[in-house]
Formats: sequence, C-alpha cells, structure tokens
Amino acid sequence: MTQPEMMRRKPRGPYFKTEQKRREILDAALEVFAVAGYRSGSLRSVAQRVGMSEAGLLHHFHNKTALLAAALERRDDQTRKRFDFDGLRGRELVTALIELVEYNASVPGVVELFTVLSAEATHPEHPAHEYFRERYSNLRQTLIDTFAELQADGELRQGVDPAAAARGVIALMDGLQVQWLYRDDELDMAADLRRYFDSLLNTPL
Amino acid sequence: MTQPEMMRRKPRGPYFKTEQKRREILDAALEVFAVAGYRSGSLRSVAQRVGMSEAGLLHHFHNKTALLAAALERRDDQTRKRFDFDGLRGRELVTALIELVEYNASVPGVVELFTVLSAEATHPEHPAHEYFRERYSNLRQTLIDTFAELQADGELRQGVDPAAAARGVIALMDGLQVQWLYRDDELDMAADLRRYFDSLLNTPL
DNA sequence: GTCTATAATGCGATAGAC
DNA sequence: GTCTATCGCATTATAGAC
Repeated sequence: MTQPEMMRRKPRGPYFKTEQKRREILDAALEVFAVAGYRSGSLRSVAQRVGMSEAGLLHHFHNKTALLAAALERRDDQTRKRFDFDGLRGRELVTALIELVEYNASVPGVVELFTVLSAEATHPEHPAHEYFRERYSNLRQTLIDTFAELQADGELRQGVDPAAAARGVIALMDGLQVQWLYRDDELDMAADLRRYFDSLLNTPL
Repeated sequence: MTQPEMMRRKPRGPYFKTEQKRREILDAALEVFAVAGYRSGSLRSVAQRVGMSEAGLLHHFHNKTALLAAALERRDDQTRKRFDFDGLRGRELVTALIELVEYNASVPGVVELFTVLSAEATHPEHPAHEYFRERYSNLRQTLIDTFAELQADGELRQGVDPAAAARGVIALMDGLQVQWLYRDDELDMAADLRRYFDSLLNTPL
C-alpha cells in the first residue's frame, strides 16, 4: 500500500479533515479568549496552540470576529448536547439549572470564558454584544415563565415576584462565578444557587 | 503685572499643579480602563483624553500597571469620601450598602470599570488580581460579621447561614451590574438588592 | 514637566507561492 | 489547505532636547 493511498480521505463526509481542523481551531480559540478575553486574545496564540500559522488559521475564519462568533456557537452546541432545557418546565428546569452549574464547576475554562467575555461585551461596540444581550434576554424570559408557572401552582413563596426572581437567579449565577474564579475559599456554586431557589420556593428542592 | 508673575505657583502646596495633572490623568485612565479593560485600554487613549503625549504621561506614572494601581486607589478614595462603612454595623451597614448601589446607578462608568476589571483580573497574572482578591475578601468578611451579629440579635431568618448570605449579597451585586450594563430592561439594582436582604431578615428594611 | 524621536515588539490582515 | 513574506498600524517604553 502506497503512502498517498493511506492518506486519502476517509469516507465520513466530503470535508472531514477540514471540519476536524476547524473544530481544533475553535477549541483553541475558546481557551485563548477565556484567559485573555476577546480583545487581548490574539490570533497568534490561537494559531500557536493549534500548531499552524496565522495565515493558515485565517483561511478557515476570515477574521477575528468571525472566529469569536464561531467559537461561541461551538460552545453552545456542546452545552446543548449535554443539557436540553427546551423540554423542561417548573421544578424540572430549576434542578436542571443547578446541574448545569454543578457541571460548570468541572470546566473552569468555560466559566472563565463567559465571565470575562460577558463583562467585556458589555460595551455596545463589542462583537459579542448582541450575542450576550440575546442570551441574557432568553434565559431571563425562560426563568420568568418558569417562576410564573410555579406561582400559578402555588409553589412560589408569598411576595416573590417572578421577574425579580429571574433577574436574581441570573445575577447570582454570574456573581458566584466571579468569586469562584478568585478561589478565595471553597465556594460551591451549585449549593449556593440551590439555597437561593429554596428561599424562593415553598417546598425545598 | 508681568505674565511670568501671574503664572507662578499658587500657595496651595509645593506640587499643586503637578498633583492636579496627576488627578486629571487618573480620571482619564479610569474612563479608558472602564470601557476597554486594562489589557486593551491604551496609554495613548489616556494621553489623548488628557491632551498630552504618551511620554508626558509616563513622566507621572512610570508604567501602565502603576497607572492602573494609582487609578484604582484614587477611585477608592473617592468612594470612601462618600461612604464610610467603618463605623457602621448591623442594619446600618446593610442600608448603607443599598445606598451605595443606588449611587452606583448614577455613575455607569464606575460600574463598568469594576465589572470589566474584576472579570479580567480573575486571571492570576493580571496586575489587579491581588487588589480584587483582597477587595472581595474584605467585603465578604465584613458581611459575614454583620450577618453573624444580626443572627445573634435574632434578626436573621431561620436557616440563613451568615457566610452563604455574604457570598450571595456580593454575587447579586456583581451579577446585577452585568445585566444592568446591558440595559435590556429597566433594572433597579438597589431595589433588587433590598429585596434580597428582606428575604434574609425577619423584619423588612 | 512636556515634547519629539525612536526603539522594539505585537497585532490583524492580505498576496501569492506551493 | 497551508505556508512565507509583508504591510500598516498600535502598543509600551526609553532617550534626550527644550
């Protein structure tokens, strides 16, 4: 068997090798943007991490913001594969959220990515600004609906406002991540989030 | 009266003019680091904002990290002038914290500064890493002491853990700032924080 | 105290060979 | 698909004139 024959494309699809390389690049980009943010994270460091030149990298993604967009998309695909919130409602969704936070504690790089990027993208000119705006808007609406449903079922404590609770849950998740990243003490994000949910519900989780 | 005589230093101190210039620079630096973070905020933009060259700027602060340190110090001085937490305890401290948050809503630049910087400085190599570590540590300890005191006075709801409550308050403050900066809806940070305190205390504020 | 000039490096991006 | 070479620009910082 000749060398060229061995190197031929495997029959997994027309662009298998390319797609694999793209995924490699995106994973490297996620790491880089996590530690340095988007603005300070360089194409050079991404290219180095994946063992290719900057020009080679830019063949796959035409510019830096396209790389960021694709990287965030990839990260979301991965999360969706692991956690499907679409079918869940009420207490099921709440417990799934706690499980997600529990999982996040095992992937500090991801936590770093979203913490750094969501703060950086606060500025309206940031290429990920709209992405995070929508992300927050969607999550908030999902939580409002969930709390409203729990309220209708009499599971919400008296005086708790669904919209305020939704803002609070998201804020708590974000804020705990920051403190957790400073690793000052042994902070259990999932446990603290559960505690907060318990303070909102009539019967504990 | 000759021109040179008019330009002479006013008798307010030996380095009045210099000190004023330094403060001008620090204020500009605070703005720049707020919108771009430390890593992406450039000396050039700070210099431009204050109408001088980069070299002129570096005469006052020997390098970029020294500028950041001095800027944060200045910002803290300003806050301490307005809010003195040292003499306060129990419910007094809690209400003062809410007032601080209320005030923050009137200075979005400051909120932006601390949100972006505290996330960016999560990385251990960041020049402001230790600053924020200590800041979080101090605030957390103050809140733990406060909640412990309230608990001893029977003002804390049953089952509330002072340490968890302290983490929660800080997380909520940080997280609300992020959502507030995205300005998706009319978010009242102080009102939401007060709500959280009410959920921790036996008698509302 | 502030400037110009300059060094030395890093950046994102493009052109074109292979 | 990946490379080398290169462009043009921004960056932090220093040296030295005024």
